[in-house]
Amino acid sequence: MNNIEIAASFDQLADLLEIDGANAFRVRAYRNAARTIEGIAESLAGVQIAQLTEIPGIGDDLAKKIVELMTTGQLTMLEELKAKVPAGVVQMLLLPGIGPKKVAQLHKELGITSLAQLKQAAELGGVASLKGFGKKTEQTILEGIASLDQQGVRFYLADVVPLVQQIAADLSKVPGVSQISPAGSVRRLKETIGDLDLLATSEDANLVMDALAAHPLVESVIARGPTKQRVRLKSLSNPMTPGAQGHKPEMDLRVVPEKSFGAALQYFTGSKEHNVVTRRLAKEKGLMLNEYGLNKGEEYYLGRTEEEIYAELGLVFVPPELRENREEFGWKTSADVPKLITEGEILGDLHMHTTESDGTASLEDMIAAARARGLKYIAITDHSKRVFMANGLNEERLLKQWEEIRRIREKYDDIKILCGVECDILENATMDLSDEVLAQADWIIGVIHFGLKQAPDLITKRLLTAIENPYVDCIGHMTGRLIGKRPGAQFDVETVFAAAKEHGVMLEINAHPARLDLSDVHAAKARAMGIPIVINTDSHSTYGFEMLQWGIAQARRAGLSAENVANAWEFEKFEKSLRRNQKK
DNA sequence: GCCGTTTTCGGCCCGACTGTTTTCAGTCG
Repeated sequence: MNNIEIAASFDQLADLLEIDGANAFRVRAYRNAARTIEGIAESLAGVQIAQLTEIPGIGDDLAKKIVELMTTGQLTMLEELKAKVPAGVVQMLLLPGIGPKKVAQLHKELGITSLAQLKQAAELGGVASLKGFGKKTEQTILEGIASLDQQGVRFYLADVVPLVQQIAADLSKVPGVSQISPAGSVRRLKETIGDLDLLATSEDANLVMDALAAHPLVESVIARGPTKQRVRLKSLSNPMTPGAQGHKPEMDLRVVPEKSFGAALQYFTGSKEHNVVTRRLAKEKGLMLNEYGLNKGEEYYLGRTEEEIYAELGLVFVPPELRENREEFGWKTSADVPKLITEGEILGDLHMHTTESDGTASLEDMIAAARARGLKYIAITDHSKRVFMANGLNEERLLKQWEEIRRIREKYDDIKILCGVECDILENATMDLSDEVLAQADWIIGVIHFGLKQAPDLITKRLLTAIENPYVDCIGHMTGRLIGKRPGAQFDVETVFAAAKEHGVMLEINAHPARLDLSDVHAAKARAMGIPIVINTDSHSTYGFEMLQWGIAQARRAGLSAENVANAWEFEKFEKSLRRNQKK
């Protein structure tokens, strides 16, 4: 059982306990532990109880439960609760506006054990008669069930950022609006986004809310109070997020007075886990932090900017991307804060395709686009032969392509062009191209496209084969975490990363929004181990370089700075750092 | 269930909005 599965078990346990009426803080302990375990890159398999309790939020009890899960693959307490609370009851938690208390009530008083039964009861009007329920709640339930297949969509960051930016730009022109900013997970640059947050300061909240309600991207208003409005946007016209076609993102707009902008921005940016700590720290200092400011007693004290709040709490300013209650509260001075990589620092792109395999632009066009983008070096990395559907190159075609690259690159003195290949690591743990050919390249990315479902020890073995091959410079497509139920290959991260470190092999963050291959947690681990990362666009067209921003977002969330990112280095330094050149 | 230069017990972040209510519980973020 891996860490993600442990976290899922604890989340499941928390759901069940909640419906069972357990102490809310006990439930929170399980949820906190789940978040913590998710964020740990090292496998907890085989870790002793004494070490587990060193993890914040894990005490004796949870440590024992982790060991039980690791050794037996299940948890007695979880099985007992599952027997007590039917799965259909837990599903009711997915209904908006229906929480554990109401679910428990429906289960106990009406004996409902499935969504189907609930639908039937609501249609017959049996739900409205319960105490605390009414006609409106019944309607909410029916609407919730009707749209349940629309629930749970998390959009790629790349799908929603343009929407938020457009709406923010338009609302900034509304009279009385002085400041406006995206908040929430969009501002933290999370790879997937549940719903959107927008914060504004204005003399007249009603004007801003009216403008949002009338915005062309907005379909309907879900709720509206004096300071807060929730709207449903129109569905995305052409989403990259799989399964998002027809789904409608929701957006919260919050309007606060100007003196509260920093406090509100801090609060609505989150994460929730980060905020719980900032509020606790405020309390320890005899202050109270809410979205209106840092208060002394009942009195507003400050809150115009985030900076003054962090300073007053005795904290260094934490970049939004790193507000996850991981390490940020341990930073003492600004020197402890990673100087996060920016798009402008990227000098090279080491993964792109041409019409020779499945790209849509020629070699010359890709070079022109890279130069226009200001890149100082690039690698042409078409597919190897095994990827036949992408017209992958065999040895003969590849050598011919490199010959052409060597001829063409003489023309340019403002950009270095490397002869590369995205070489598949086959199911039988051999490379798709012969060593003789690989030896002639300037840059090789080893990737797995086939047999992703092999057992973890086999995937590990394949990755090690590539890492131990003297000509492979980088491993790409590594810990793919595609949205939905399509996990990437499973392998022993500890072993593979250690081997990459030992052999001087780099790891790739693929900037394509649909396959941010190195998760932020794993990229952070690579950083801690001193393994260089490259952030590549995997461009298949001359427009592909625009995707770099999403790779940068991922890298920032992993706390990477230019020194961790090999393609942010000057070409000479980058070239010298390749292990194929270190031996010379 | 976790945690401790206030503590091994008694805390655990805080507020908006809704619907069902006559003062608030539940849900959500």
